[in-house]
Amino acid sequence: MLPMKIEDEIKQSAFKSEYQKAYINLVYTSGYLQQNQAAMFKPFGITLPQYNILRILRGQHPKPATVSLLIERMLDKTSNASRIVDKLEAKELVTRKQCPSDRRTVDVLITDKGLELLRQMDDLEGGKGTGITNLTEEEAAQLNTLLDKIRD
Amino acid sequence: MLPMKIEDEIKQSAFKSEYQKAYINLVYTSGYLQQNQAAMFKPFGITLPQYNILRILRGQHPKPATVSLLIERMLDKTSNASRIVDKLEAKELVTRKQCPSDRRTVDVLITDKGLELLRQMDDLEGGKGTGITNLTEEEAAQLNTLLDKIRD
DNA sequence: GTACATTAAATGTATGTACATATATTTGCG
DNA sequence: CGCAAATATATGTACATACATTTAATGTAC
Repeated sequence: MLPMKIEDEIKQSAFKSEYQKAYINLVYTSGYLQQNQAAMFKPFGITLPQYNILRILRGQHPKPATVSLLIERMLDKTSNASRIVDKLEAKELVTRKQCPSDRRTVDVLITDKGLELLRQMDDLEGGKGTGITNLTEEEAAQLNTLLDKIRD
Repeated sequence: MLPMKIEDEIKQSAFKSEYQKAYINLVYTSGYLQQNQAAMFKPFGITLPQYNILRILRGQHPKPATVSLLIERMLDKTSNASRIVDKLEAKELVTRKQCPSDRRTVDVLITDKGLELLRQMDDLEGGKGTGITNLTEEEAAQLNTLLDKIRD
């Protein structure tokens, strides 16, 4: 993608305020990064949400995780973990079985195949090649401070 | 939402780098803002993409816009403008008719009802109440600079 | 211990995204 | 002119999101 200011990108000449501009810029940039990452994911046959679930499961491994725990740790908490696990199960990247002690809950466990896939994908982590590395380390830290403040 | 650093929000204790942290922070914050805005939109009966299309149409008014122009100006260029226009047409917020001079193209025009809805929604613009205003004007400008650099 | 509330997960429905394909129209080249 | 390439829009399919509802199991109050 060519270097462009947000004004040029969306062909809106004037923003009402620096705030509105920052807001739109943030949403736009996030979409840009997500598309970028989705493209890098394609060769591996899983989507970003599926990848996020797998990473949580790897963090738990060899312990299983319940669906509730997955929802709790997901970036987007309102999404539907059950159906994402469906897809992962179909690809044999996780197993799912009813937990004996509380039969309402389900133990989700990453398989060896799932762990191996994550190993192959580890190089993608950290936003390498996504544009975030256009920043200096100091600028990245500055960005983190600003974003944390927005969510305060 | 309570004030939290990104580490606490997603319960991941250690990031590999300031870059990875910034990447995840950006995606997470953008999702947070979008959910926030979606909630503000709900009383008006339209979604964020539908709102974005309407704003572009207001910018063109009283000239019509083709679907191609909508796609070109949309924040997410790969999404499906045709079907979003379907929804807006069903709500009588836009009209659609074949353009006589080039019958491949379609003239999409915002209706009076659509303009009136946007007027009611104008207060929502600028990210007011979305957390972006937790920043000072100077910080917002700083954020804009950083984001533009990411997309360079 | 039965009845009611709570919790965990799955399912239903509408919307949007991503990408491939289809259909109609216009353009352009021989 | 006639036909292939390009263009504009629409449609099909798979996946994800958002939110409401359902189903089953557990906990709790009486």
